[in-house]
Formats: sequence, C-alpha cells, structure tokens
Amino acid sequence: MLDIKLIREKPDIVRENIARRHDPEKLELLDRVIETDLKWRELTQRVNELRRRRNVVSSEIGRAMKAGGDASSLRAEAAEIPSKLSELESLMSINQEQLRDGLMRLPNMLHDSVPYGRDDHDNVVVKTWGKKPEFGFIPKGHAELASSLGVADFERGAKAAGSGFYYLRNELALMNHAIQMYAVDFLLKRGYSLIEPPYMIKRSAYEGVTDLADFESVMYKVDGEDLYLIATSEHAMGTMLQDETLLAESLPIKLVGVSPCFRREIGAHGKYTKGLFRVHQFHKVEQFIFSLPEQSWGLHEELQRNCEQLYEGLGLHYRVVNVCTGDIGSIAAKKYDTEVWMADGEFREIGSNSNCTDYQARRLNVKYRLKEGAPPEGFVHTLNNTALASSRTMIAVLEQHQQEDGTISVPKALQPYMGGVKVIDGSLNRLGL
RNA sequence: GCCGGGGUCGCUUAGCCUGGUAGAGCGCCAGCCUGGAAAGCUGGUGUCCGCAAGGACACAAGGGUUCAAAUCCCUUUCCCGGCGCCA
Repeated sequence: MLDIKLIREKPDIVRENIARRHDPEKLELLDRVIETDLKWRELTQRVNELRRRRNVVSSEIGRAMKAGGDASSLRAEAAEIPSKLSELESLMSINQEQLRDGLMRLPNMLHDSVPYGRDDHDNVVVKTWGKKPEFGFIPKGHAELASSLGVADFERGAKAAGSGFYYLRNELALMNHAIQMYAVDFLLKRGYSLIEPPYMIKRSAYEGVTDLADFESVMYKVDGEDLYLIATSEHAMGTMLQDETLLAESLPIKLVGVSPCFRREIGAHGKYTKGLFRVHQFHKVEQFIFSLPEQSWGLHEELQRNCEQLYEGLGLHYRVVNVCTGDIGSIAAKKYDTEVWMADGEFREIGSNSNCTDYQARRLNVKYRLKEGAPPEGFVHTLNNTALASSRTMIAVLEQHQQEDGTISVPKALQPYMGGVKVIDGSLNRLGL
C-alpha cells in the first residue's frame, strides 16, 4: 500500500510510476483514488464537526444533571444528532472502504534501477553463472527421467488428487528433504533464524501480504473455516509481526522459513506445466527480512548472493534477470528472478527476490521505533527471496546432472543429507511399481 | 467442546459494580537547571482531518442500548485456569 500523502502531494510521480508499469487500468484507479480521498476528507470534516457538537451537548447535559437542573431542552437538541450522524458516518465508511480498496490495488513505487519494458522479454540478464552442460547425448526432461527411475509417479498422483499432484519415492523423496536441509543449514550459518510457520492463515492476516486477486487464482480455502493454505512461507512470516512496532536495534530480522506451499494455479493454461514445474504442492525454503529503510537495498543484494551460492553449491547453471517495469509484480519495488537452465535449452524461473520497501509493511502495519519507549519512527522494509524451492531445484538437478544411462549423479552438497546416496539409479525401489 | 477469569495510550496499571473530560507510575522527547551530567521541575508522547486555531478517533474486534459507553447487553477472537476429548 502506498502512503496516501504521497498520492496527495505528488500525484504526478505516482502517475508516472504506474505508466512505467504499463497498466492503464491502474491509471484510472489512481484518478478514482484521488477523487475518493477528496470526498473522504470532506466527509471526515463534516462528521467530526457533528461529533464535536454531540460531545459538547452531552457534557452540558451531564453538568446540568449534576447541578440538579433541567436538561430537557438540551436533551431535545441532543436527540436529533444521532440520526444525522449515523447517516453521514455510513456514507463515510463506504467511502473509506472504497479508498482503502483502491489504495490496496495501486502498485508500489519502482526503484530507479528497474529496467523499462513491456513484458518478460524485456527483462535484463545481469548475471550468468556456469556453462551449459555438455552431454554427448540428447538430454531428457526430468519427468521422463524420474518416472523411468521410479522415483516420481505422476499418474497415481493424478489418480489420488488430480493433475498437478505427484508421489515422490525413495531417492527423490530423500532429495526433496535434502534440498531443504542443505538450504536451511546454509542460512543458519549466516545468522538467519529458522521458522516453521502455520501452513494456513486467516484472511485478514493474508490480505496484508498479498494481492487481493490471489485469493481467486492462487489460494486454497479451507471449507467452512476462515483459513487459507499458504502459497509460500513468505506470507506466514510477513504476517507474523503484523501490527507490531519493532525496536530499531533488533533490525534487520533475518528469517528462513520452511514449509509446503499450496497453489491452485488457476489461469496457468498455456504455460509450461511439465512434471514438477507447475504443481499444486511443493516445499520451499524462503528467506524473509524485516529491515530498517536504509538497510533494505544492501540486504536485497545479500539475499541474491545467498541463493546464488546455493545454486553454485549444487553445480547448477543459472542466470539472473532484473525484472522490467512491465513484468514486475505490484508489491515489489525491484525484483530479481533467478532462472535455471533446463534440458530443452530454456532458462526458467527457479526463485524470485523482491524488495517490497515499505509497501507490504504499511499494509501489515509493521513499524519500528528508535529506542524503547519512543514513538514509532516509520514503517519497516520487507524483503523476500527464495532460498531453494525443492520442486524446481529437483528439476534442475535431474536435468543438469543426468547421465547417458538415465541415472542421476547427486551433487556432493546433497549427499550427506541423503544418507550418502551418490547416484539415483532406482535401486532403492523395492516396490516393483 | 464445556465452565470460570481476563485483554486499557511502548511497559506496569487505576477506572468497570453505580455510564458523564482515559488518570497514575515507568520509559522516551524537548525545555529549564548544570562546567558537564544525574536528580529535580515544566511541557509533550498513538492515528486521522485542518494552512492554522482547533477538532475527531483510539480501552482485543464488531454490533446494540443511550443525549452520552472503557463502563451496560450481544457476537466473535485471543490469553490464563479447571473439566472433557486426543496424535
């Protein structure tokens, strides 16, 4: 959420920011917000005046009664106020709701270093690490590799839960855990605090961390309860400190969250959906930071280096793009996507690193104070970056470390977390399925 | 799930029975005092509207009663204690 004062005082800068994002609908929305705000301020003044009158008359009645006098004429005047007031108040609350609703939909202010562009074709590659693997044979996709090794079962996943679900077995199920532990250990060593959050949270908490549209297209709702399955632990960590005022010296608060992630993926038609790439359930290790405003840009780069080192430790060829103005989400001020090389020759997103500045914090109402007992100084900044998403990391490992005989060599960094398994060859499969 | 107690301005708390300006202590900020500090004294301390003067709002959340609600009533929520159920 943007500061309404910024919109009042510098509407042109806000308008220009939205224009850079190529979102004409939001430009109209901005005009409506400005109009609604004007109306709201006018209503506020009228309501305040009426309330003041009520307070004055009421206290006069109180005084008259204490003195044993007659308050009937004052009472007559006072009796007329509530109906007028409630009429105005209901107008104001409708107006206020519209204002907040509009404000919630306006996107964050972009950082100057975000490249101008229309869509994902205009994202700028800022780094490439490693080289395209040389195979000497035609590499296979991960779904085919995993199925023929018997370590993933997509058919039975679909039978049990529908398309987008899967069973992992043996070595790949082990790797799923190994990836998470590898990332967690790495971040614990760098001073992050490990969080296992609630896997479902209520709507009012959720609205602080995400786009309202996500409720329709992304989140699973629990029937009959005010609960939504989290789409990432980012959401549960963001809301963890909702409505709190933090002590400046305790910042930055660096968290590493581990959780399953649940996503409906409505509207994913036509996108790449093979195997484990776009699924309804996966595990993710997530980095999340609450920081002082002046710390956030440095930390954004730190988060990026963390995930890069994790990929490098797995020997994965990747590149980083600076996501352009037309492709960046509404909450982020700047975003790096890390993309990993896949066997069909494409780079695809494996993680995403956002500095949300004070946009998310304002929604969540997370502030900071300079000293114990001092009044709040302002809103904190929030940042989030994938450490490792287990599903997509498994894809990368399977496809980049496949061997000619269809087996997979396990990266050294994962072996200790997999009971020493060096090669995935299906030999743990005792089921015959 | 049932019964009981509770949630007050950063912290501790008064006020609730019996409706009538949300008060105190601590913390924090500023000023005075001081060679400097501490102590002491004075004012301030959250959100919103307003150029300002000033005003409105805020007692877990939302409703209701009333001229007027922290206070009375209802619903929800969280915490504590007891009972029940249970991995």
